[in-house]
Amino acid sequence: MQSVQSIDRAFQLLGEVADNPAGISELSRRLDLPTSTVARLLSTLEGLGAVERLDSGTGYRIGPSVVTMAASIDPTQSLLAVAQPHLMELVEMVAEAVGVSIPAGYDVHYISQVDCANPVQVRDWTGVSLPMHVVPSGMVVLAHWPDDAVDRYLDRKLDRYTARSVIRPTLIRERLQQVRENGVIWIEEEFSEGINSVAAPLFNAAGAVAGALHSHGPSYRFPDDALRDIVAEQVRSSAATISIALGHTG
Amino acid sequence: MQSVQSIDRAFQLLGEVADNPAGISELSRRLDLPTSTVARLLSTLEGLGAVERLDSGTGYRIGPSVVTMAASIDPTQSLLAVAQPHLMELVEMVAEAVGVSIPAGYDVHYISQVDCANPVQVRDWTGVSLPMHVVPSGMVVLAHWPDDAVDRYLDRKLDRYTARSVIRPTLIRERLQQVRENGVIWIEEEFSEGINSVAAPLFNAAGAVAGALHSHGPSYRFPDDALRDIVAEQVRSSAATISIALGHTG
DNA sequence: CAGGAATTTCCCACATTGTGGGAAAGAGCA
DNA sequence: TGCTCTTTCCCACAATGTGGGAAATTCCTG
Repeated sequence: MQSVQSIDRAFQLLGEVADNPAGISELSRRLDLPTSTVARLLSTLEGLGAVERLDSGTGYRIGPSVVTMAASIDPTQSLLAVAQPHLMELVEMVAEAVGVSIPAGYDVHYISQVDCANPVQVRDWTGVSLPMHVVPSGMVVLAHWPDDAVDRYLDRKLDRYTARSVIRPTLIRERLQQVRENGVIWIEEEFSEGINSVAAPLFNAAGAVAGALHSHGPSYRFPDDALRDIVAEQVRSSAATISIALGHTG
Repeated sequence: MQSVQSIDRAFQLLGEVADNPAGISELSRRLDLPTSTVARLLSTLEGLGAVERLDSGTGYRIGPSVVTMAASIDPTQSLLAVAQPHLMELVEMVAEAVGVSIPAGYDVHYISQVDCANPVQVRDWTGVSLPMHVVPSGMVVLAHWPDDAVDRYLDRKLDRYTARSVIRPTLIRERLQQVRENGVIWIEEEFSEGINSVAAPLFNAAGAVAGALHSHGPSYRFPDDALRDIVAEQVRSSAATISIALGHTG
């Protein structure tokens, strides 16, 4: 499969520039290409709006046309639509309410919930936002943020919601590491007495966290000790399926 | 300024594909290029992850690498940082609390507020989410959504918050039209008795609404009749300045 | 403010590279 | 099965992109 050299190089450039903005000669060094070639490619890309000059005058960064094209995949709009059928399926399997949330600033925002058949169940949290460190959906989002963003998050006063809330930065960091390893996290009565929940991250096509999938129920029956790992695995694998449907390839 | 033909064409293709996904021969017709050329370009772009095949097998859409590159401009992360100094400035000018919000599902989520000097003032709404149709920040976001997204929003039960809340879809649509014309909107005691507020939209580099800038105060003193239009204009122009700082060029 | 280094822009001869016509292979449909 | 539409493959040709180098510009630094 032949591929077009100039386009290949143009995207190498875009990749570099996205990583960190730089000028012609630095890029030519990084990619080991003649400066004249880099200059020509960049000027073409600039004409197309794929890169633009930094305000400081020297150096290029990713331009608006790339952002526009990326927006055609509109992740937040499609997230709900994509997830819906999987929620229905998951709620059958775990027999507790399941829902989806998205990051919004330093909170997660619950955008959808599918209830289970049981008359005793957790209220519908749709529309509510909660700090990331007290809910599993937030923790899985936080776990996939860049380090400096996590630093900023933890470098604020963290609210305690119940006696069991974990608010010590070091402890939270340890848990985030576990989340990264396990792909799912249980949180028990740390946000509200009487509620336990489990969540797994949803990834978009770019490989970033687009939100979280969770299931929660009254703590007296959820999770059933025998089913604890099974439920976690079901949530994790549903989340993975939704991620793939969102274009996630990792 | 010479520009590289193949790259030029590659981006024409990306533009078309972003607009609406299609296969080789349709794209070759749209752009009036030989199919073999289009095939070669697309296969190069596919190898780079800039486009990917639709699940249906035939046709291409924008791929993950474009989204990744676009993410390097991370609008939501930078929004707060960019807006902060302008908030400080605006709060001096209007002498009431000002804040920033971002869309989150069908709500707007307040992510920042700067208070004014006056001891009597509106509480800090940071961290709260509210339905778009009862707050001006929400209305300006809604006003710049695609039509079908607005349809979906209005095609649900819309909550009333005060006697003055507008919840009739037709009336809301009219107001949205006004927002598009004026660039700002006042909302008076429709979310909470005693609070009036005004908001203007914030646009990102892609030209999409990234959030909203608002100012709100107690209704007995805000807005001062004589200053009503001036305040609106200050909010509007601050929002425009922030948008430009975010890379908005429109 | 001059002198020097680094960076960007411009030019041009060369042949590598992309081009596009056309044919072959594959899909979809009645 | 035969027809049409789409995708893939092949190849001769030269148009197009390439990169060396030099001029122009910007950026430091003494």
